[in-house]
Amino acid sequence: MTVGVHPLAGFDKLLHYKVPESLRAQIAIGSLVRIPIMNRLLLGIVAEFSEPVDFPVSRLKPLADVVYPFPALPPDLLSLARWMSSYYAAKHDSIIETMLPAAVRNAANIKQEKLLSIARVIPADELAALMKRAPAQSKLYQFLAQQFKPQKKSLVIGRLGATAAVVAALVKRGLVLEENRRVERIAYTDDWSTGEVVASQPHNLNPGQQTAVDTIAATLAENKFVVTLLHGVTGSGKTEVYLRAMHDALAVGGGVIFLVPEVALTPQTVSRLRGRLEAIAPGHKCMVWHSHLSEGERLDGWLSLATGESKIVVGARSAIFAPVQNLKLIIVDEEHEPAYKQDETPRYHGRDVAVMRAKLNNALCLLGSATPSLESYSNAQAGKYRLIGLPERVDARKLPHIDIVDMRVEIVRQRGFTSLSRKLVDAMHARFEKREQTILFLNRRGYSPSMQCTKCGHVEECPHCSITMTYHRSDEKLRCHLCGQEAVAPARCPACGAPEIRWKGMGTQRVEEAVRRVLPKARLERMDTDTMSKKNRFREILSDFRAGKIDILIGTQMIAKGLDFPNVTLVGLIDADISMHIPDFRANERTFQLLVQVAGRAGRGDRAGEVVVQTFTPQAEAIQFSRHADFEGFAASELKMRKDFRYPPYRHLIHHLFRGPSEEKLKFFTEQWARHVEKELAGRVELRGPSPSPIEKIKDEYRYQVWYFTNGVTRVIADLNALRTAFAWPDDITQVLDVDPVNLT
DNA sequence: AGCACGCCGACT
DNA sequence: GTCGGCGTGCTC
Repeated sequence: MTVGVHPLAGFDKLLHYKVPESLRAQIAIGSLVRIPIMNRLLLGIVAEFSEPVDFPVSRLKPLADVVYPFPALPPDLLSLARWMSSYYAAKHDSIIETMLPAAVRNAANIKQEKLLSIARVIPADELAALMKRAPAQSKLYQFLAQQFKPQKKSLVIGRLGATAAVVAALVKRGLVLEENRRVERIAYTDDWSTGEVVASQPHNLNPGQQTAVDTIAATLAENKFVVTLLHGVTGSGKTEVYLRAMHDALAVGGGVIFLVPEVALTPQTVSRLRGRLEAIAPGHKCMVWHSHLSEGERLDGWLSLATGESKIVVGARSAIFAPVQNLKLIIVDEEHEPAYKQDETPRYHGRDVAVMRAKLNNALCLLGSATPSLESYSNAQAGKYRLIGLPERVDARKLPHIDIVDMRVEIVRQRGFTSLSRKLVDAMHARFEKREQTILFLNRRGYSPSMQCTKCGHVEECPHCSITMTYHRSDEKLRCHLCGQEAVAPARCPACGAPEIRWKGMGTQRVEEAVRRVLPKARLERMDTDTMSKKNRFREILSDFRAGKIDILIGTQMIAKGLDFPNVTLVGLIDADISMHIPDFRANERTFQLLVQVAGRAGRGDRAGEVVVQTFTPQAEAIQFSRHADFEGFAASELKMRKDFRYPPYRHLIHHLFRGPSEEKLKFFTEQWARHVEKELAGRVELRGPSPSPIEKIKDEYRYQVWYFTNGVTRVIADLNALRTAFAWPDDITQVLDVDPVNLT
């Protein structure tokens, strides 16, 4: 019998081995095995029972060992690995290494330690003779003779300055005994159970929850692959829905993976979940999985799942690779969270991998969010995912009132440029009189100066990359930071011809000045990287603000970080659309999450807060907010209506990034993607002309980026020359493409 | 990844 | 003449 094995050695090749008779009973597809490669032993995963095609069977080496008597990678994970390596263009063995926790691999490696003890007591004259002939051996022997119990070989050698040869000679003489012992480990006790004991009686479901629970139960009963997007507003009780779904899956003997963003994985969350789970599905031990576990904990958790002892795992991104058996349900909570993306190779998206793993298992993938990601929402709209809404809040809190102010109108009304709208100024006055507080939020993440027309809102974009051109004052030019395209900065708006084109992005100082003018008596404080140079300033300002010593707080991103100010009833978002013009859609997502958080907090007791959003692109803001905050007036259907999305946030970035200038990477990329591209994208790729600037001018980290956008018009942006060479594409491919990477049609 | 093989420069 | 640089290629 011969098997094909993927060595975990850093190279991507299937090697074949003979299976010794003694190991046949234990071996299966997915087994973790020890294999001889050159003159060392490495780990490998059995991929198939097969014979090599271009290698004589007679020269095959035998497998050294089977590490676990069960498959370390069950068939679904092996298929998933195959899919991931083609989808994410990563090496197969790097994927397998990601899937197998280091703890599991290490445990397999430290399997044994060698112990030394004396074999027999030798008479004094023999010892004297030995001393004369082999002093090193005699020294070692005498050392061992003094010990009460066997000593570690490594320790003995280290202590006496001996070598392995000395030990070998002694063993050969029959004076010393060498034995192997399995290294014992301390069993896994996780401290996640020590948290608070939580109410475990079943909650009463509201009608919305009940409907969701019923729908999901019915879906689970179908026993087929379905992705369901649970779109529940903040506080709508999604967790309870998850719990019922978990109960249903467990009840039929299924396994469950529950993914949460790393930050959400606190002892409180876990113990609360466990408490409820214990009540709802007694007798199931819930494993916790995240990056801060010790090796031992991880190994125990992994073993427990791999052997089928446990059926549930709660964890961060990498828990999607947990060896859960008979997987019936995968829950991805806060599916929009960027934390699901792995920022190192292999770069994968935990949510997408979850969808694929569900597909391979004919399982239900439940994506939950109050603010779904664009890609999931779009998939739901396209009918690929089922959509369940939870529109009611359990606690019936009021959503903030949101005003969107069109700054183009504002500028006309106020006869000139202004940073504060009438609406916002009035609202600030009102708060000040009531001794309530205001936060002015200036969105400057990823800020780079660009040009925007104050008449029509037009922003200059790169004709090749559809990314906002960056304004360089030094030579009065607009440049695309992706491909290097250059253009002279226009004096008039290229879209409407108006001369009122301006540099976007005003600083916090400017806003501060404006506020001082309209509210000279208010106490205000500015918080940004400039003023926060001193260490304690940050805390100082926040505590002053909380104590009511400050009326208006102006700041960037940093003020929105997990802070709760009960007396803040107004939030103003100045230049809310800055983030719309930066190329990274992740940054946009995050920004809008932040804005919604801020907005959600702007209230007091039962009174809804007020949020004023100032923008030059009101339609765009409205759609973003409708998606994120569910406020009236901008139904989700608007998203469907607008086919001509012009702004980066609507670009639905499906694919991942290739970073780094390595030629090897490019080579690999081209090889992997040649097949993929031919199959899926052939003839439907839009590439406009060769890269307009020499490749040297493009920042290294952008060189091999490949971006897929589906906003109705999708394109591949890459190192055009490389792609052209690799795929022999003609110079002027101009076609529309719609990528469906998970193949859910 | 490791590790060998191999083919060119500066030295006991 | 040898030691050693790291480019290339293989590992069943």
